[in-house]
Amino acid sequence: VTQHRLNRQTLARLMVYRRLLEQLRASETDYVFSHALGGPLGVTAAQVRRDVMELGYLGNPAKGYRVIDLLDRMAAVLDAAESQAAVLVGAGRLGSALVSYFTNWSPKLKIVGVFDTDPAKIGTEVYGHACRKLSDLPRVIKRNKVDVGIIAVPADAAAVVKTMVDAGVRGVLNFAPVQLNVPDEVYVEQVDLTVSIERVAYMARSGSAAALPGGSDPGNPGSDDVASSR
Amino acid sequence: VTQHRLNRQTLARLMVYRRLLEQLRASETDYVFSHALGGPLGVTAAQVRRDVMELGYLGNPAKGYRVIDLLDRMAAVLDAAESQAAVLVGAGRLGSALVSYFTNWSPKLKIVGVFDTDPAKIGTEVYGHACRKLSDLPRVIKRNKVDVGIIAVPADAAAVVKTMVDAGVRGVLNFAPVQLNVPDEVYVEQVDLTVSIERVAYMARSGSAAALPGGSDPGNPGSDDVASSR
DNA sequence: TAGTGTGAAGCCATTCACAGCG
DNA sequence: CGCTGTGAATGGCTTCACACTA
Repeated sequence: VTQHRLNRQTLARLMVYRRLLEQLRASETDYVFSHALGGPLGVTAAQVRRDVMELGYLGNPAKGYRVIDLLDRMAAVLDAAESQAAVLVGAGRLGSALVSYFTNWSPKLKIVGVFDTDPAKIGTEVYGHACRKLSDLPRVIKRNKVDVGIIAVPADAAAVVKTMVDAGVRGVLNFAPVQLNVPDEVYVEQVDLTVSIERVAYMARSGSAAALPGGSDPGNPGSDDVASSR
Repeated sequence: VTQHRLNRQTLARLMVYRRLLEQLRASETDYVFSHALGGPLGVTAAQVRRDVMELGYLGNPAKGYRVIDLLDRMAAVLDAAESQAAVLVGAGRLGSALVSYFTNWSPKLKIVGVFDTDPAKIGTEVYGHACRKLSDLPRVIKRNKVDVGIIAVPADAAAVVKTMVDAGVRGVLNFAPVQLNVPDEVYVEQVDLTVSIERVAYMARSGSAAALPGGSDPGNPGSDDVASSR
C-alpha cells in the first residue's frame, strides 16, 4: 500500500530503532534525539536522521522525535495492513526451533503450516503445529493466501522453493546453504549459518569491526547489517 | 598468519564459491571459468575475478581456474591453521538446534562447551555435549583457548558476552536481538532472525531483488550478502 | 576468439556540514 | 545554543572495458 521502497539496510535499521523506541515508550519517555536513538545501537546520529527522513517523519529541533508518533509512523510504513501468513518447510532441529521462535512472535505474521518429507514426522505436532506432507503445500498456500515461505531443509531439498513460488509465495527466508533460483519478483533473504560461523572464525583470527542484522546488499549480493562494534 | 584482511562480503562470497568448487572437485571437473563459478550463485563474472584476485590466485585465460588449486588457495587463506574452539551459551530451542547444526560441521571448528543458566538444563546432554553452568564459562574458554562464542539467549541475557570477551573470546556470533557492547578488537556477527523475517514480510509486499548470506556492512552497520535474485 | 587481470569509472550508502528553527 | 533536515562530499564495493595471453 504505502510503498516507500526502502532498501535492505535502512529497513533493518528501522526495525532495530523500533525495538529501542518500544522500550522508551514503556518507560514513558516522550522524546528522543537522534544520537540517543542511534548511540546504543551503534548507528551514527546522521544515519538515524537520514533513516527517519526516509520514513517521512519529521522531528522537532528542540525536542527531538516524539516516540509514540515515530512508532506510529513506523507501523504505518513497515507493517502489513493485515496479518500475513507464512509456511515453513523442514521440521528438523533448526526448522522446529524456528517454528517455536516465530510462533506468537508477532501478531502480524502467522505460521499457518509446517511441512516435511519425512513420513515419521508427518502427523506429529511441532510446537503447536501439525506437520504435514509436502503435497499439501500448494493447497495450504493458496487457501491461506500465504506470501512468506521459510525454508529450513538441507541444501539438496531446497528445490521446494519452486512449489512455494508457483503457489504464490512472494518472499522467502532461506536457511539452506544454496542459491535459490526464483523469478525476479520474488524476494529471497538468505541466512547462511555456515557462512556466518566461518566468517566469525576468520575474523576472530584477523580483525575487528562488527555488524548487525542479517541481510544482504545492493541488488543481490548478500545481506547487510545494522550496527557496529564499539 | 596469512592476513589478507578480506572484507565481509568478499569473505562471504569466497565461502560460497568454495561450496560449488567442492562439488566440482567431487565431479572431477578440473577447471572452471569465472562465469561458470558465479552464474549459479548469482554473482557476476567480473565479481568472481575480482574476488579471486583478492585471494592472490591466478587463473589461466585459456582454461579458467584450476579447481583443486583454487580450493587449496582458499584453504590457505580462509581456514585456521589449527582447529578453532567455540562455546555456545543458551541451550534453548534455538541454541540446541545450533549445537546439532555446528557439531561435526567442520573439523576446523569444534564446540567445546554448552552453557545455560537454567538449573533444569544443567547436567543434561545437548546433542552430545553436557550442558554446564555459566560459572564454568571463563575456565572452559581459557583452558581450551576458545576464540569463538555463540550467543543464543534471550535479549536480556546477552550481557554474557562480557564474560566471554574477558575470558579471551575474539569473535562472537550473536543471535540475541540486541546490540552487543564489546571492545573494538572483538568481532561481532549479528544474526537477527527478527529483522530477517520482518524484512521478508515487508519485501513480500513491496518489491523484489534478493540477497545472500547474512552479514553486515562496512565498518559496522549490519550484515551483507552474497548473491542476488535472478 | 574467449577469458583473465586490473586500472578506471560508476553507483550507492554513509558521513559531513551547514542553514534553519525553536 | 543544540538539534533537525538535507544538499554536497566521501568512500568503498561493483561493474566496465580493454590490454594481454593461450
